Amino acid sequence: MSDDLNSVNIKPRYHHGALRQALIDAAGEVLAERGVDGFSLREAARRAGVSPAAPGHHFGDARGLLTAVAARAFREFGDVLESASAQGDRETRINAQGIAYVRFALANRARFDLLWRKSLIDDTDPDYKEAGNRAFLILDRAVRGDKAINCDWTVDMAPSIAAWSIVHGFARLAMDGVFGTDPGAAERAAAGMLPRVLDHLTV
Amino acid sequence: MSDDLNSVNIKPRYHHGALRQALIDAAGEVLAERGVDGFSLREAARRAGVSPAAPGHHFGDARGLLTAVAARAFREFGDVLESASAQGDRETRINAQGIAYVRFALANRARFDLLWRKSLIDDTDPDYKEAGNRAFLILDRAVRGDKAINCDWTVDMAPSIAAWSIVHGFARLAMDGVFGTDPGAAERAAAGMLPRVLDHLTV
DNA sequence: TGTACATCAGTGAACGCGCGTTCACTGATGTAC
DNA sequence: TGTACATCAGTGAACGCGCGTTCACTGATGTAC
Repeated sequence: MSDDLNSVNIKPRYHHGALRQALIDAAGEVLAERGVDGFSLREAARRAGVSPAAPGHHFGDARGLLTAVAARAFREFGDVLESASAQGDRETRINAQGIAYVRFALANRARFDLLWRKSLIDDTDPDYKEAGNRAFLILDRAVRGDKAINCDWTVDMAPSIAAWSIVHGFARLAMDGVFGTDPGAAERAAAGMLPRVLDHLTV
Repeated sequence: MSDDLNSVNIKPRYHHGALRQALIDAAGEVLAERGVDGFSLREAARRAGVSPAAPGHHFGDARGLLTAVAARAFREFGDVLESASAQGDRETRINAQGIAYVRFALANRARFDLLWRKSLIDDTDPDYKEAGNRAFLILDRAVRGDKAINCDWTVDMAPSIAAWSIVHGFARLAMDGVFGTDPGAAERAAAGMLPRVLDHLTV
């Protein structure tokens, strides 16, 4: 009876309706469970309940799907950084943003990893580029205030690059199991050590 | 004639004699050319002039070979860090070591990448662990002097972790093309920006 | 010094795997008249 | 309002690929007597 209802409700339609987004979500799941190296286009299609050829219509090929996943992850990442630095004085905002940076990386390991795997994505994609630039601009603005305008990588940016490097490096080391490989070790290290580590950064 | 000489000199012997090391070298070449994601055991065997089954006798499986490659890379890395901080006062040594860290990463991208790809190697391998611990101990000693004894990840280590994070983060960002993807962009960014970035670290 | 034999270090063919992509196709949708 | 038809968004079988590993095997080495 509830079976009947369900089978009516979830009856597969030939046209999915929102397959593009469903595939991006499914790919995110696969990444979360299997890591970037374990990702497969077929598995993402399977989870979206669709044939292995279907993703091709929306993304061209596997790289296209992963690029879309990375672009979306960068947008979410930017949002997180932005709201972390919404209030407080400069130092407070920088620290809060650094902590948010590491937390996002640890809570979204595979997708965070994917952001930097340029061999797997199309890093000329406008969406991906725009989302990435925005995330860095948010970081740059927290550090340099209104001097932050675009990414021309001059020495003026040194304070921002320093802040970025230290949180990015800490995040990677934690993700990669340097502070322990048991579940939660990375999070504990971040909670216990990260604030002390950030004390050594002066921007 | 020189052909004859060569064919005598390089006549393949049934027993290679130093296949273990030859495979580690060949694997390093494959990594350098194709990146970690493009590595293949068969290709490494091909380059060592040996059948695809041969590596199994020395390393068990592909993971075993990659673990040996990583252990050796960590040893070389430790050597580089050690000799970079051989002389000068504390600040000089820390800076020199940081620069050496980034240079090694950029000059050995794929092998450096492999060091942290725990899904591809056996991170319980004693050789790998020992080489990795040694490298960090060298870094820790440059920062904390004789207080550096082992890796128990207490808050006392915060200065070393901060230094490690900032150079590791900068190296990764540069490797991953953040400062440009044209050949040499990463090296230029490191040369131009890294010293300024390290100015913002106080340990 | 010679010989028998165990052990070591390789061969190369074969297996099975899951993958990304292609292909001819079809069901559903939307639009022009 | 109804109908013809182009276009869109899927199917699912098939292809070819290179991979890591297994397998029975063999050539070379070294050791005991």
